[in-house]
Amino acid sequence: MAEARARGRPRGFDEGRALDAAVRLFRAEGYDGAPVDRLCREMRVPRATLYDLFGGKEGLFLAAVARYADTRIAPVLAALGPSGTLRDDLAAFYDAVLALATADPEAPGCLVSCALADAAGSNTGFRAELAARYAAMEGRIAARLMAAGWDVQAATPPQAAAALAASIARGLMLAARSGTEAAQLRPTAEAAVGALLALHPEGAPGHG
Amino acid sequence: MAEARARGRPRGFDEGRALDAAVRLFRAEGYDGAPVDRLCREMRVPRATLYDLFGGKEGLFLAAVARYADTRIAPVLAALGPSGTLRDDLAAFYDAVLALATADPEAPGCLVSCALADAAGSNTGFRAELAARYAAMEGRIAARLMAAGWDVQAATPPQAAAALAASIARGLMLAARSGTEAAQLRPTAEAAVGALLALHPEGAPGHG
DNA sequence: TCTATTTCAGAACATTCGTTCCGTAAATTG
DNA sequence: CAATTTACGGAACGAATGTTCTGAAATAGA
Repeated sequence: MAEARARGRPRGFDEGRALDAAVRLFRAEGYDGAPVDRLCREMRVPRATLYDLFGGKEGLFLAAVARYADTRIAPVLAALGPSGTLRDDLAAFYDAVLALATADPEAPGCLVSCALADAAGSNTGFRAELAARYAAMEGRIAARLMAAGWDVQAATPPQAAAALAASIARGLMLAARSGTEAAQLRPTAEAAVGALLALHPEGAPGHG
Repeated sequence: MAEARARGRPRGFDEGRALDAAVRLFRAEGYDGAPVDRLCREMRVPRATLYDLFGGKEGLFLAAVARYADTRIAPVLAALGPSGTLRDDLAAFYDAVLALATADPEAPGCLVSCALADAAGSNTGFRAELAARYAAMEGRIAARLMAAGWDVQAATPPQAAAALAASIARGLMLAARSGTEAAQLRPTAEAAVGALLALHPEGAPGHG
């Protein structure tokens, strides 16, 4: 099943690793703060090829966001399971959030909730992308809550609880951005789990 | 007690209103996205005067953040009271958060949690500023919780609950940034109040 | 080997950026 | 009125920006 060799000159870089480098730079410097020149150098992608592949800086940024979602956010959502009790899965979720937020000590925080959120101010396309990413995360959390028997007609419906859970995750990302260590954030994450479970109509924790 | 008139030519602008314009532009476009030229024009401040007053773009940005904190964030914190039950004050607090987040429909969100958080990636001074602003808010919330009799030695100490409450506020700011209307955010804010109160060791709501 | 196709390396482009500087305008002090 | 002090308006600077272009390099098919 090996891909047939492309026709022209082969690329001297791996697209996935190149996008990883773009993610790193955009996350550290922001959209406006990351010059195309540096992006090309650290991605090891020639300018001409970059424009052929992504159309321009905006396209590259969106591609980097997609790469980030696929490789960094997806595992965080996967921690939701269901693979244990709701309490266990929520705790694992916030552990993964903290791990992601503090993964790069030089530039903590989240590409979506820092760089993309900032760039969304003036660029409507970026704002739509931000809304879509947020909606996806909230939908995934709501599904997990409903799998735990969270009644859609509860005083706090699963969608509202999911939006709250997602807001907390974003808030933690920002706290990490300010330099707060993961260890200092853990009590907040634990409080978050307890507070969310308290909204559960089934009352007692421990539901699959 | 009227101020003695200054010695030289009087300024043709009001510094407070000028900073308000800077806040507007920085919030909409971000730090890197707001050119000094446009800042001068919309602030109605000459370039030379701007550099005399603030030293440069970084100084102006920090001054804008301070102005924003004094005029926009302070009222939000003031809503915490204590002026009613803890539930009432927390509800008023999140109402004020939503009002601030959606104040400018063209560029929703928070100057601190969007522009400053993004710029904090590469600028250590900005990161320290971000940390200080966050710490101030959390301290203020923790004080309110302790005024409600929240035991420092509780399972969830007031500092952790305050950090959680602040994280939720930041998450709501980001949700607004993505274009979500205040009306759609209100259920999340209500859920936040309920979830936080559930952590209160005194158990029953309604404490002053 | 010759052609077609794709990628590469770097120069070149017009803008835009943050900052500095200079001469002029408008006020207070003596 | 002179002298001083502060603010204004705009030109000017070098550096950096996103993008485009040109020709050479490297591969596959004929």
